[in-house]
Amino acid sequence: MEKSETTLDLASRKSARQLDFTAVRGGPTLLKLSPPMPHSPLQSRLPVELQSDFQSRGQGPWLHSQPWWLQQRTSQSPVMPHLLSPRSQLSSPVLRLPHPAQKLPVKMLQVVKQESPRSLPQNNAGLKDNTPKKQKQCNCKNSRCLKLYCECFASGIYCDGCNCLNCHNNVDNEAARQEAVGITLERNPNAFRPKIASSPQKPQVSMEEVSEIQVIGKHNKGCHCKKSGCLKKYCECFQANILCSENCKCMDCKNFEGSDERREVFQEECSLFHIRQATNAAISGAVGPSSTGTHITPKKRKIQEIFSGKSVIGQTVNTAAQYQQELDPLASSPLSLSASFVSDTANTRISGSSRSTYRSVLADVLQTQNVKNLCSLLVVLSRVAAKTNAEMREKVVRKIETGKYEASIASSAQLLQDNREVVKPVCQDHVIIEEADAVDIDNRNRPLSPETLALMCDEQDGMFFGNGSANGVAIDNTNQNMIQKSSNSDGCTDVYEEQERLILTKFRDILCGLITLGSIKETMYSSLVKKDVGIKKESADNGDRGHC
DNA sequence: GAGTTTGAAACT
DNA sequence: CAGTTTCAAACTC
Repeated sequence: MEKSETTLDLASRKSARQLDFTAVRGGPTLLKLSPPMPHSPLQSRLPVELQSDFQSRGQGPWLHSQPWWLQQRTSQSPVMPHLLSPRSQLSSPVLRLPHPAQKLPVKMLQVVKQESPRSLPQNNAGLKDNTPKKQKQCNCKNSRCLKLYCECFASGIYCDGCNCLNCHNNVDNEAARQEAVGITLERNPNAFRPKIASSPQKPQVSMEEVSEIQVIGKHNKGCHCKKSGCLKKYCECFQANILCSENCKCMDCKNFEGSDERREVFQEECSLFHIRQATNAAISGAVGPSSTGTHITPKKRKIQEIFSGKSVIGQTVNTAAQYQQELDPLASSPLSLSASFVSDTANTRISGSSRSTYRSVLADVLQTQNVKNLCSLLVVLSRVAAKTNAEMREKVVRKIETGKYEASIASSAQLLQDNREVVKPVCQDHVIIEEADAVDIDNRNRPLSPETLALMCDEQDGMFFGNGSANGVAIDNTNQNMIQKSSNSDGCTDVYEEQERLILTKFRDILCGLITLGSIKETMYSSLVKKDVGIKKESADNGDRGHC
């Protein structure tokens, strides 16, 4: 029989425990772990109704900017009933809340289980704000997910979609799980409480203030690291992005204010983060979402180190914020081209435990107008393509009729080539749509591909053009006619294919150009930063302990 | 993906 | 409470 099973069996023989998640040393009123915080980063990320919950209850959040063990969760990760409501607690055969007055704030508990960095790559599909993120998935094998080894259990949530074996942290094993909770609490009443005692943080944090966030908070128990220097994620303090404190009993600690090693680690993270962001943005725009989700694995890290020159100074971004930003769908969605590349304000978002600002290397290259123009260009291009390809098709038909089919292939290629000369690159200042528009477009009654129609529908929605007729592209009833005709068309798939090929080819070319521009800028930036690093190191050696 | 290292949790 | 073992995440190859 397993040892853990023995434990549980023994426990089961005990009388029903009084489960009291609040029954810590300070007594039952310690739901408030910390003084009320007027506005925490987490709060700012909550839906409005939850933010008001924060305020109306006047309770300091016990969920702070900390790793997975802070019991954040999503709607996809069910919270254990006893954590959710006294009612369910009372229904438990084993565990009961000691006092009805200790009603837990249900909404407060229904927050996202914050992923450990390792889990983040799986979360790129997560959407911003109210859209649930994928929860951390544990890989427990021997603990049955009923011990604190298990991240899910420690977070107070059921396993959901985890890779664990013999999992008992689920509804089906509620009794066993409740017992385990009781045993765990008996051993350590604070077992399910946050490990990090947080301090009030400023609601608005500028880049200059980010480094301060890293030192806010203290590990309640402290770490006991021996070999990691507290600069790896083995260290709970480091993972929580806080400095080691007097609570820690670590050896050879390098996670303290003013530590050169620590600064280097963060500088490296800064560098990698910015480069990865830029690369992701470019790639996601060029090849679509399939290439997103690029969490830095060690191998990738090596590649990026080579690429980056390994050090970038200028802005300190705490790792939690970095990872959180990686999740940001805007940075990886191809539809977010304008938002992620163009607007500086759009790039400043509350993320993770703090705010950080990412400025794309293309920020000065691409303007909003460029993106609008690109969209217009693609629409116009589709029209041109529809026209020329229809002509091509007619020619093919004719030549087939005259037995000269083979000659038409070359002709088709030439036509295609001609099409490609029609437009200019989008990045040459503002794309001259007029030129493309000047092409005699008498093909408005020709059917368009569904993709093209979708593009034009977007235009009509005013998504890009506001009034619908900006930039010289008139959106009129003609499009409606086209849509109608298209739906009634007899399926000119070859025309569609050629249209799409043309458009996608052009789009690819444009994106390649952008990537090139970004790379150039990044290279320039890196070389500048290298110089800066040298200067900063010199000043650091002279006693300047400033952060990047 | 397998193997190793690490440190928290669990146990004695 | 200190020492040891177990465990799963972090990390390396």
